[in-house]
Amino acid sequence: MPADPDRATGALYRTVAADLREAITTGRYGEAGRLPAEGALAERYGVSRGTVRQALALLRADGLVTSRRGTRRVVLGTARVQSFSELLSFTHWARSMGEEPGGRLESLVRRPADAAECELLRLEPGSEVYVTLRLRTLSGTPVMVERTVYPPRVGEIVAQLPADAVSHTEPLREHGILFTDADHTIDVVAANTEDARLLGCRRGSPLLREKRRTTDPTGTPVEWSQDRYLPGTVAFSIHNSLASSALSRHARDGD
Amino acid sequence: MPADPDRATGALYRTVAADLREAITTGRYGEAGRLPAEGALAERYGVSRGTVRQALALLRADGLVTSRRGTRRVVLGTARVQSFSELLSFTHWARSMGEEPGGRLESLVRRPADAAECELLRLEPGSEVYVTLRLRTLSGTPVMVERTVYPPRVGEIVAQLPADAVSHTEPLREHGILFTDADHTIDVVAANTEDARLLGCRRGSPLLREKRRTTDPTGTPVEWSQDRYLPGTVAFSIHNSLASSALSRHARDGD
DNA sequence: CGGGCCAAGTTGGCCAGCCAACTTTCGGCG
DNA sequence: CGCCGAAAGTTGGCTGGCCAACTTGGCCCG
Repeated sequence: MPADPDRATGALYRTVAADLREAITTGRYGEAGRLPAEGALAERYGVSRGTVRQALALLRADGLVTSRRGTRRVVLGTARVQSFSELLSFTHWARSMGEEPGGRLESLVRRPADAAECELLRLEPGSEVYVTLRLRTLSGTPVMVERTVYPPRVGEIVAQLPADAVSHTEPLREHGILFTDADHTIDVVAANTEDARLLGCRRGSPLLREKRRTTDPTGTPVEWSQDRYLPGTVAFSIHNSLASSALSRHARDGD
Repeated sequence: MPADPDRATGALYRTVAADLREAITTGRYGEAGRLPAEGALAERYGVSRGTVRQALALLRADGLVTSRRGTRRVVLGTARVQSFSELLSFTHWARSMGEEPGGRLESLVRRPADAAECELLRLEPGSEVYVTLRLRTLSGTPVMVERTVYPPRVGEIVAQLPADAVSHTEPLREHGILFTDADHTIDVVAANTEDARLLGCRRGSPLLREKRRTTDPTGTPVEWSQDRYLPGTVAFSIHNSLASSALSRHARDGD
């Protein structure tokens, strides 16, 4: 697997972006160095300036370079940024870090969706949903409890997976269920009795919670999940810039 | 104040984006409705298709619409997304939500930077830094402890602000210190004695921690901050999509 | 020596056009 | 009636060009 989000497709600007990203992260332009001008890059890669600008927009969004009118782009950092798929899939993420992910299905039930679930998954009132509870591990040690609600179309596939399936998103992709957009909310929550039992912590001890709603390319919700991480195992990292930002801080409005 | 990130500048595509955003959030195209074709929008606004595409890229980055080859864009959600400035400045954020922000400076010291701080703020070893400790409140109740390290250029200005200054970023902006790029890391931490005293919680109780490193347009670090929030007061919200993502999940590598 | 002005370099923004890839629709055909 | 293929509609990608806004550095002048 290429593990390079840019190189995957045949688009020219992604190839250029991948090449520049590699050059930057290996320090070819220095820690706070300046990139060549857009025109020079266009000539080097044999593409138009517009294509170079598309490539640079990707790097800017990742926080790798600045971009300011009148002066050349400056390298902001050489940190490696995970790709989208690594964020969506615990399995994919863990593997990309060299850790061995594991997952044990604790329960899977089919039941009528409540009002909130209908709203989130955009289902008719009274529709059924599939609810899974999974304990996720890294190299054998429990780190996260995952409670996921699937709409019927997706749940039917999940229900047929073996209980010890490490990844759920990969088999889903093979069935044509794609994950392309996600909204995440991150906060702190106290462990309930079930969390405590599964994660081996005390009831009431703090957990990092990620709520996630995922949609496919058509905008149809395919997943609604609540993940609860043991403190000290993971942190979430975001870059944003004036140019474009997708992160916001919310006042709590309940669960 | 316009409170609209798009409308601020004179760029055409931002005007178009602002108009479309407003139309979407007020439900003009429905909850999962389809947007007009790019060409139709171009004609409506009297701009080229390229400009419309720039506008739509902004909305896509905010998670408002999908975008897929072959079919019209679909409205993903009508949620209001905060702007970048609301994320960077506690004061600005609080005000945008109708809450009254407050801040009390607990201490401000000047001292030599340690190795980690030199690295983060890109300073010469042995440089001095300004360190502030502030208690931030919403409508009078404490919600966050903010520990910020400033490089000399910025700290000198901060040091001259009155102790009861609500906002630090606004006076800094007036002095020509701009905040344009930030990297955030979010995790959970236990309250230390000082946290507990200021926030009125028990020592060891969980806090939501945001570590933030901010740079100006030239890529020069201007701030390194650790904010610790009382649980239940704020949550962080992120949108990402396959097209472009700036969020990642990290394994913890210490502080 | 310092300050201000000017020119070169660079990115932001916008336009017009072209083709490819993909989705949806619709009509014909078995 | 259902399936399949063609056609229309739509977005993705790329080119080439133009001008404006801005930064930088050097030159000139006081």
